Amino acid sequence: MGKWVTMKDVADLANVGTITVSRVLRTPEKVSEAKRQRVEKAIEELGYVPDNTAGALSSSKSRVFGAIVSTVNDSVFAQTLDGLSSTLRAAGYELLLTSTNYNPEVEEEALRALLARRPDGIVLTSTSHSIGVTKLLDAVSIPVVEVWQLPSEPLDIAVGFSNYQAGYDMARHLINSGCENIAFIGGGCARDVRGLRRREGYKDALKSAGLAPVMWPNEDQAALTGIELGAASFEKCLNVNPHVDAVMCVSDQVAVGVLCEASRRDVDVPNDMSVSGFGGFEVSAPSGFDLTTIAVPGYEIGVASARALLDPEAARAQKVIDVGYKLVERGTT
Amino acid sequence: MGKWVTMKDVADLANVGTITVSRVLRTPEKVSEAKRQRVEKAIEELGYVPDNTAGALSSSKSRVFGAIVSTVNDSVFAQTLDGLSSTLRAAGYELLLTSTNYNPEVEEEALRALLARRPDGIVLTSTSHSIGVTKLLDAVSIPVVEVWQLPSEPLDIAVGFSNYQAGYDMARHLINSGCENIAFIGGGCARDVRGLRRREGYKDALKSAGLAPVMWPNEDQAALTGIELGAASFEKCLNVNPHVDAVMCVSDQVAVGVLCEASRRDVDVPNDMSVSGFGGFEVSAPSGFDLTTIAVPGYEIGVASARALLDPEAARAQKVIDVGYKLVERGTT
DNA sequence: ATCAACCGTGGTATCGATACCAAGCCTGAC
DNA sequence: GTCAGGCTTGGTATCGATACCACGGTTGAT
Repeated sequence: MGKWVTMKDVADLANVGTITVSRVLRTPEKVSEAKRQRVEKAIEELGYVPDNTAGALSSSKSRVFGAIVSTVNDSVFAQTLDGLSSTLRAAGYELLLTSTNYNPEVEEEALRALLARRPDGIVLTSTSHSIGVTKLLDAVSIPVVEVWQLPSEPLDIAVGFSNYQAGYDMARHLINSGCENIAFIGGGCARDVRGLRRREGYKDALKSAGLAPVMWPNEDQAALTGIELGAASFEKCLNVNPHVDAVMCVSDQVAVGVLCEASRRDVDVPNDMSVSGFGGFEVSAPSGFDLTTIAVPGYEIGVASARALLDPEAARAQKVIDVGYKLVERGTT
Repeated sequence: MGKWVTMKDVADLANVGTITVSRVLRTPEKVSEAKRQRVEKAIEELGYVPDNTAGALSSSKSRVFGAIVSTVNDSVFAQTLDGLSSTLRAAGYELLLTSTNYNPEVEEEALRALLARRPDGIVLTSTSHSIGVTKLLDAVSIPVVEVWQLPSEPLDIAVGFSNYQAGYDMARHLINSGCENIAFIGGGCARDVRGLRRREGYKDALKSAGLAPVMWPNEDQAALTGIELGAASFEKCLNVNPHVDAVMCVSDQVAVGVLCEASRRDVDVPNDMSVSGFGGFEVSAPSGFDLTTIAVPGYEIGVASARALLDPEAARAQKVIDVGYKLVERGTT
C-alpha cells in the first residue's frame, strides 16, 4: 500500500503547524511569504495531495456536485455535462455522475447514493420525480438544479428553455412559409417529456392556424433510435397522408432519417416538402444535410447550471433561468 | 441548514450502539434479526442517509472511482461511461467524472483533483501521459485502467482492442472485394492517437498488397468535426484522385459526410465506389446509410473496465483485456 | 509611554463513520 | 458442573483535515 502523505508530514518538514499548511492551500493570503514558500516547497518535495474527504468532513463542504442524467449517450446531455464539468473544475469542484438509463425507478436509489457523498449541490435531467425523491430533496438544504426544461414549479432552480415554445415557433415558421399539411414525427414516447412538450407546441400552433395536426408514431416505439425511427415513421406517414408538404421532427436524428428516406423516394426537399429538426448538434451542422433546426445551447445550459450551483443565492432570485434557443433556417425549408 | 441525521441519532432511537448501525448497513448478516429490524425502522423513520465521506476516512475505502475522459460529447466514450456507471453503481460504487476536452495539459491537474478524493481506482481514456501524470500514478497503489486501446506497456491494466488491427482488417476486406484505389479519410489529427493507429493499419495493409496509400487530410484539421470533415475531404480527394474506388473513413461520422458528398456528385455507392466507417454506433445502424463499418463494443468496454476496477487482482493477471471488434459488412461495400 | 487592535500562528476539539479489542451471553462437550 | 469457544455487542481510538479560540508580537493612536 503506497501510503498517502498527510498534512502533518508536510507541516513537520516545513517546521510549521498543520493549520498553516491548510491555510497555504485554502487562504494563502493569510500566511506570511516566508512560511508559504517553505510549505510549498515541502508539498512539492513530498508530492503531497490533500485529502478532500477529510476536509469535507470537518468543514462540511465536499466541493463535489452530483449529477443524475437519463443517459450520457446522447449529445443532448453530453454537451451539458461538458459545460458543467469544465466550469466546475475551474472553480475547484468535481462532478459525481450517475446515469439512470431512463429508468425512473433507479432515480431514488441513485439520489440516495449521491447524497451519501454529501454533495454541495445536485443537477437533475429527469423531468418528473417520485415522492421519495422529492422527500429526500426537501430534507437537504443544498441547491438543486433541474436542466433542459422550464417547469412551472421548479424544485429549487431550473435552467433550460421552453420546449413547448420551441415546438410552437417551428410550426409557425413552417406555416408562415406556406406549408399547409404539416406532420410531426417522433415525440410519442411518454418518457420523453421534453419531446412531448415540443409536440404539444406544434399541435397548438396548427390548431390556432386552423390546420389539422398529423403525428407519428402515437404508440411507444422505444426500441427504435433516432435515425431509424425517422425513416420508418416517414414511410408510414406517407402511406397515410401522401400530400404532406412539411415534416417537423422531434430531433435532428429523426430528421436525418426522414431526409434519407425522402431521398430514396425521390421526394425533393425543400421543393416538394420541408423538413425541420431539433437540437442543433453536429448532425445538423452545415454538412450534407443543411437542416433547418432549433439550436439549443447545450453547453451553455451546463455553464449556467454550474454558475447556479456555485452561487445559489443569485440563481434563486430568478428561480427559472431561460437560456433560450435559436431557430436556424437552412436549406430544408 | 437542514441538519443531517447521523448514525448516532439512529443508534439512540433504536437503542443500540453506533457500531451496530454501521453493521446493519455493511454486514447485516452479523447482526441479530431483532436489532436489525429495530435499526432499519429507525433509519426509515429518521430518513437517515449515511455519510460516505466519513466512512471513507476511517476505512480508507471511498467506494468511488475516478474517470478522466477526453470528452463526454462523443458516443464513443459515452457508451463506455454508461457501461462503467451502471456496473459500478450496481456494486455500490460511484463515478467521479472529469473531462479534459482533449487538452493534455489539463490531465495532470484533473488527476490531482481526482486523487484528492482518494478514489479506489481510476479510468483513463487518454493515450499518452505526461511524466507528472505517470509519477502521480506510480505513487498510488490503486488500480488504473486505460481504455479503448491496447498499449504494449500498460500503466497497470488496459481494456480495449487493437485499433491498428481494425484498420488493417478493414483495408484487407476492401482489397479482397476487389478495390485497388483505396483512400483513407480522417485520422490526420495528431491528438487522435487511436485514429492514427487505424490509419497505420490501413497503410500497412495496402503496402503489403502492393497498393499505394492515399490519405486526407494530412494536416491537422481539428476545427472540422466528423461529417463536415468527411464531405470536405472527399471533395479534395476526388480532385486529386478521380479514380478512387474505395474510401475508408476514420469514423462513421466521417463516412456519413463522404456518403452525402458522393450522393450530391452522383457517385454510385457501392457500384462506383465502396465506403467504410468505424464505430458502429447509431449513425451506421440499419438506417438510411447501411454503412459497412467496424463495430466496437463501447458499452462492453465500460463493463469490463468496471469489473477490472472491482477485482484488480484478476484483471492484473491479464494486464491487457482485448474485447475485440466486429467487421460488419453492409450495403456500402 | 501605554494600551487597544490586529496579524500571523499554533493547540485542541471536532466532523461521522469504521477498526480494533474486550466483554457478555449462550451453547455444547467433557 | 465447569469450561472452552463462538456469537453478538459496545466502548474507545482513529482516519486527515478544518473551526474555533487563544496567544505573542507588532503597529498606531492617545
